[in-house]
Amino acid sequence: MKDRAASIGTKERLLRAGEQLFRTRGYAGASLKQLTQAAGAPWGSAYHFFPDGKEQLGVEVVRQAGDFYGDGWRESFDRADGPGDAIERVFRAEARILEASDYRNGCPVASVTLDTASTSEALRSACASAFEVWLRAIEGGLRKAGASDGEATALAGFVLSAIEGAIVLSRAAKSPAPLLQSAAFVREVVDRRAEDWRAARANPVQTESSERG
Amino acid sequence: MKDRAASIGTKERLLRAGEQLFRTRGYAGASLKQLTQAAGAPWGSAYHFFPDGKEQLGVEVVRQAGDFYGDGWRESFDRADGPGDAIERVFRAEARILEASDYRNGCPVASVTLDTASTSEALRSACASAFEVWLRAIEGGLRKAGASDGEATALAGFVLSAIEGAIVLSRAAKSPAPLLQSAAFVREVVDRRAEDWRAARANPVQTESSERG
DNA sequence: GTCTATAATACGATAGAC
DNA sequence: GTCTATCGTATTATAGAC
Repeated sequence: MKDRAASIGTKERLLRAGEQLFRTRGYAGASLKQLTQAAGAPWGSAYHFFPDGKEQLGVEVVRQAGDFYGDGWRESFDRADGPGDAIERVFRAEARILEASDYRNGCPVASVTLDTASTSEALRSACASAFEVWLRAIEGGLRKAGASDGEATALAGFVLSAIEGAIVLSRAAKSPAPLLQSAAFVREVVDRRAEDWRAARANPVQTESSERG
Repeated sequence: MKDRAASIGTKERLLRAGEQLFRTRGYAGASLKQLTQAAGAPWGSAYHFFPDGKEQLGVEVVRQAGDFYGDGWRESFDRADGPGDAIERVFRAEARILEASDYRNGCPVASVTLDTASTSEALRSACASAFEVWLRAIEGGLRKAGASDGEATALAGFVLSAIEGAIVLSRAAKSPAPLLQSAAFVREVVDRRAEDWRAARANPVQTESSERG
């Protein structure tokens, strides 16, 4: 992971504070005043760096979060021992993040989606793009493990859905259980297929060998 | 399903309008003014029926949604042809709800969770209870199909996580794909176990027969 | 007991001082 | 070019008319 805590410019601090506040209070529940205060920035700097106001800041926060956590997914696939392990590691990392923050730090993109998807096309579109970045990162990891394009796309949607929902349940319950429960079943699905992919690679002719019987 | 559209008292209309607005705009993004207008109720009635204000209304909206959709889960298990079918039907029903509302009507409990879990213990607790109602409904359906208590609990957490996350992704993408993709994989996991449960019932001695090999 | 009018405050956005 | 002071509006909440 890149060093995100480096002391950099005011705009970057505003974006970081925005991500943090959107995670904990949602987009609508986070005010620009809280945001500038959290960033240690004067009130006017919000409109200096984001002339179009809160919506523009939200769009950039979501885009940055998309890029950053997309890198996280890719790194997990690079480092892990197979796709099932890579995915389980992300679930477990998220469980640690939640526990360490007393279940405050959820997913900023999910929060912005639920608050704004029906009221701001710019923000909904930004959230869709951020999710797309993550989906493609997961897809890429699955394809490298041998998944076909279509299978990788569908599995990626399932994996991301499971972790996003588990984060919501874990936050409500203040417990890592939903994340850990989901991780096990998701891993089961992925590992099962990864085995089939290996078998198909070893036996390229017998394409039906992966059917359950 | 109970008839939810019956023309009843003002309090019930306020609760319904609250559920609808929380689904589309989140808790923080929905104002009491919008809410009373949507309910066709005068401004003062909000504080007449909910003296403690928006938070109290939110708690009651979440509790009612928990009860109502909990019944929905139970009915799906009662009517469907096995637990996998019951669960897939709920995913598909949710996909239809989203499409019919142009992807506005998400889950009110998830929305309230992400906006308030870190700022209002009363609302976080209400959301946790609503999710618990749904989890126990799913658990009950799975146990009736033969799942052990522990297995039913873990599977229910996985199932609810998957659908909640898929709703978020579907809303952002304005596409039913995440819900339909997740439905297939969740069903695969559940059907697989349901087969084992049937086998275990037919062969009560061979408890290890359910291991994959 | 319902509803209208209003208070007090917080919000997003702007304008102008330095 | 940064930051402070302020505007107009929207919010939650209350108080008082009917």
